[in-house]
Amino acid sequence: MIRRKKPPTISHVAQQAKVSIATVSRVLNGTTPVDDKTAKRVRAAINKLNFVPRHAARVLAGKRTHTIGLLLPEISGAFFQPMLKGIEAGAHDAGYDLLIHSTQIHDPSHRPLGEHNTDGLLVFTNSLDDQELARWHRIKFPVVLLHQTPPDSLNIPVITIENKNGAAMLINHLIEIHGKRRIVFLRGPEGHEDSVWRARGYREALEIHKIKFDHSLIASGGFDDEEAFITIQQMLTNGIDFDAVFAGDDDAAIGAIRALRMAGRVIPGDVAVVGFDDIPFARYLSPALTTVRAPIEEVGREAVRQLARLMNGEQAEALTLMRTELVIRESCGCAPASTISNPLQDELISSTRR
Amino acid sequence: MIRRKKPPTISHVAQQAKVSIATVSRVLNGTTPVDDKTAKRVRAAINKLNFVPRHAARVLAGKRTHTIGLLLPEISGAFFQPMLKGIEAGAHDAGYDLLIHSTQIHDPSHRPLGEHNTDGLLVFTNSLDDQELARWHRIKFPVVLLHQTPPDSLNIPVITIENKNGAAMLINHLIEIHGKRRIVFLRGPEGHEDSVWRARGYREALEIHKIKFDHSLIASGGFDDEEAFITIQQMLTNGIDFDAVFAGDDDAAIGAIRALRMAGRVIPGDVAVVGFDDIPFARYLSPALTTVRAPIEEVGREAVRQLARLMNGEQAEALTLMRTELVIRESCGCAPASTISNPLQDELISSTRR
DNA sequence: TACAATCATGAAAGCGCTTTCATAAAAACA
DNA sequence: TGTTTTTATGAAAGCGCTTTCATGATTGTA
Repeated sequence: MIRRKKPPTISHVAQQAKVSIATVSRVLNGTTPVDDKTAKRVRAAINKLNFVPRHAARVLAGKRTHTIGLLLPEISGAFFQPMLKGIEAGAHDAGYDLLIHSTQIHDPSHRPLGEHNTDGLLVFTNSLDDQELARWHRIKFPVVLLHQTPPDSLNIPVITIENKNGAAMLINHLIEIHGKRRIVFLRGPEGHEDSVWRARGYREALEIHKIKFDHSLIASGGFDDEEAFITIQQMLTNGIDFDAVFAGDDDAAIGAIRALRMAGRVIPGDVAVVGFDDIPFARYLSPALTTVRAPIEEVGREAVRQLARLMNGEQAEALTLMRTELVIRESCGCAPASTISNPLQDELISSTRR
Repeated sequence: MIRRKKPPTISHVAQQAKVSIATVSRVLNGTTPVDDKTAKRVRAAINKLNFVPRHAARVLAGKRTHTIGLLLPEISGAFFQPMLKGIEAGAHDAGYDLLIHSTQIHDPSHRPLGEHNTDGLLVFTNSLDDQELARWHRIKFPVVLLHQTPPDSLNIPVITIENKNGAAMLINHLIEIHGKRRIVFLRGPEGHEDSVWRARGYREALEIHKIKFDHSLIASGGFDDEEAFITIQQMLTNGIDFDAVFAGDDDAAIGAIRALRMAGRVIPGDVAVVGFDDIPFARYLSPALTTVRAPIEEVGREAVRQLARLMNGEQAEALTLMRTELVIRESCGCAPASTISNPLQDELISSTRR
């Protein structure tokens, strides 16, 4: 064990300033007016002793932890950087600390985050079982979901993006502008809701254009570079015929492109490839990736904003759908450049069931 | 404020199990043997009441928070994803929670992280003033630095990578294999130590080959795509003559390439461009980026490992230098593929002054 | 000048745990 | 069977704060 000098406590400060601990607490929190002179004395004492209130004691005495928790399945893929950035910034703005837990090893008995150490929780898709979610809902513990609708139609706020619409825009473009008919769709990880909605967008776009849905064109890309690579290689080996790939997300698009190249296919000449998310690198791929821009960072910020409302006892939006926009670049077969946004949508569409 | 049913406390459990709270605490922590039958009763009560100990109370009563803090300047750039992943995983393995704070707004009076709410701290370069660091050192609070040597030669453990060597390998390659003589170096952000060491590697490599150092070839890239883009554009406008660019890091390399392309230069034909870090996308750029692989995720893991030793009262390595390796791809002018590691180094070089 | 109203401050009661110390019950020994 | 050792458990004292309640000092009003 470490032996270090005991840090000063509030009573040391009180002694030094010749006041009671109650008064120190008051100048610390500004809860009750304190005479200017005494306040000055107290502040001097705090500085002199280099006093920092112990977090645990405050939390225990008061009611709030001033901390929000973030539950993630894992930190990987280019997707998480902007999301984390947005959440961190949002937490900072709202005056909360951020406790992060990635639940790679899901041990239900050891609950790392919850009402005992946070004031509220941000839960990313796939990181938790519905039962725990239901429990929190029951005890009215503030929770906001990211990219995941609540189970059993519990009334838990959700922030997500226009996945279906985005995917449909992409597929429409592929069909209408480039005359593609056999478009592969690479699913995301099991249970990942973004993937489900993107699949729906895909199917709807096909239906509109009277293209028959073909099961053999659907496979798993895992929203992951490596997995997509392997999957596309297999499809190629199996002689499946296709003229375009909607990779599920940008990471998977990268893997798909790699596999296609390795097999000698030209992109977009032989096969068009499109992604989803518009990660920062999408534009630097060659050919530059046609994709859908998801306002990932803004999702994070907005999620914290909604959570803050919940934590203040206010109502939060049941559903916040962030707008996505088509980003046409080269990998679909278009000539370089230009960003086309979707004119049918508003900046933020809330409380509307998809 | 939110009104929710009060969560069960240890005394509710005690009542339910017909034991004292001391006994409940004992089965909770396994500190003292408890009779099997009673233990079973207690566990049943815990389950029935859905009891989770309140973190704040444990911390206040015991001495440890079971939390480590991470101090970052900001979460941006492709660099942070693997680093965070490594740190999160390391913390998880060591049984600690992770509290993240990015100090974009540096308010010295409000100390978000410290001895009052964590057992130890990971501090990334550029995120803190030396004074605070010195204070922690004085009170023997466990701190490990990432990519930054301690000020005033305080004895604080450091984890970083072989920056100088990596940069030198890169420049040597450019000179020896590709005959480059006028190599631009793009510095990182002010005060970023990685940048300082890379600059030294750059200069040493020049010296070895008797190439005179030219001030006009040094400029700021900020380890940032956009900043590098602007800088290179300016150098081009100013008519500065160069045949290669060492961009400081991979993000900056991307910006540099973009600026060069826009000016009609061919890469690597007219100008070779190399980066540093080997972020996941480096290989997918075109031309594929020649760079130095930094084991970023492993740095994060190792940092937590060292911090854990400190927190357990053990000694930690004063300096852990993680090995870097040259990754030759196309942007330097080489033909595709092949990874050349540096045979002069061991897996991990520790406690050796650079 | 007398009394009420206002204000600044202190005393003390928790918040929910861990841990020490004491004690009753059980086991071991003679 | 009586005495000592061991084991399981409870009572109670904090840990360092916030907050309520009471009180003495100050100001205002007539």
